[in-house]
Amino acid sequence: MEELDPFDFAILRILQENNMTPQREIGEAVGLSAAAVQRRIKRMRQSGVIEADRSVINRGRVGAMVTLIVEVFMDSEKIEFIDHTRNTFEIAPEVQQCYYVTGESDFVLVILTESMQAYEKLTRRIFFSNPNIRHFRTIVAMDVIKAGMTIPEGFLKKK
Amino acid sequence: MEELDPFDFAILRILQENNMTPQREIGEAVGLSAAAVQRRIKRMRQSGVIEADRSVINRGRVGAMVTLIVEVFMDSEKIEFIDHTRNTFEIAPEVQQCYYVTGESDFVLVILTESMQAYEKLTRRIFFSNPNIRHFRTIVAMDVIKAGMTIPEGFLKKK
DNA sequence: ATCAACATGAAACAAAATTGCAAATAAGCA
DNA sequence: TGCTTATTTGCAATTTTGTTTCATGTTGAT
Repeated sequence: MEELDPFDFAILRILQENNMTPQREIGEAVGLSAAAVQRRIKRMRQSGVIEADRSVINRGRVGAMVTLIVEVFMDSEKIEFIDHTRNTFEIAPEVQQCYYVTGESDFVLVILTESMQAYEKLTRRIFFSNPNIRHFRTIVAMDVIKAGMTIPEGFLKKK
Repeated sequence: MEELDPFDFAILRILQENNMTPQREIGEAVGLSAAAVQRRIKRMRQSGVIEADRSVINRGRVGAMVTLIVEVFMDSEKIEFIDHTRNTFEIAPEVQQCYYVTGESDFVLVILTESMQAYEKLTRRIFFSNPNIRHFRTIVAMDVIKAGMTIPEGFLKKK
């Protein structure tokens, strides 16, 4: 668990916008040589600061999709039930995001399916088949205004 | 708005997992030459099928953060108010995701802040200052089990 | 002051991306 | 069906980018 200095943060800010930026260009932007940039990036990938490098695909262009936000209410708060349920969500590819939350509900999910019918089938598989789920509340997204995983600029500053 | 063939889908499946995969390797995997792969990728970037290429940064490693899910209830459903509010959310860097939804509420947001105090300040800026927001319900995430934007495998198949 | 550990830039090197071109394939159209 | 015109492909050459090497410089501890 090493430390990140302002150079690292500057590099991260660029990479989370566009990880295809040439190292030479990054170097100019942050004030380092390309070689130094390359070493820092390598280190951050190995240490896990950079988790992955991905292309972001435009949903609308690869077929119609339904985005759903689901609030899940558990019956019991017993750890083993929670853990099992969490694992169910983690495995399902349709579950894009899963948050373990406080308050009335226990989980909030963001789900992506091809159709409402597909969602209906999914609910049977991951909700109705689980006796520890008391109930769940589905919110249908009509439009995805914004969807990203980027960390706000201000976070990537000094420590 | 061109069409995607099975080769394109196969390439997309690889790129959304790891966009640093060499084109030669992609070519071997999908059964094309590296040059052909390169042209297809270029086309998909230009046409917007591939929206962006980003590094994914590990939240925990760049400082403590609070993830919040917020349900927003509007007073009026008038288009101009909705549009204005939507724009507010779109601009705010702390708002990672914004969904326009059906049902009791009108928007669901996923927000990332440095602290609860920072969130409190944010609410004043984007919620309380907006007279068309009747109220909002905040869910605090204790743990992010899973968070991605990748499109499930099955979606990237034939058309 | 000396030493050790480490980060740096410049240059050499390796690997990958990109382009030019001829051949193969697919798509209209008579 | 046969012909023509678009595309798309693979290969090889070229260019760009990423990676490693190495000598130098900096920092901090003894």
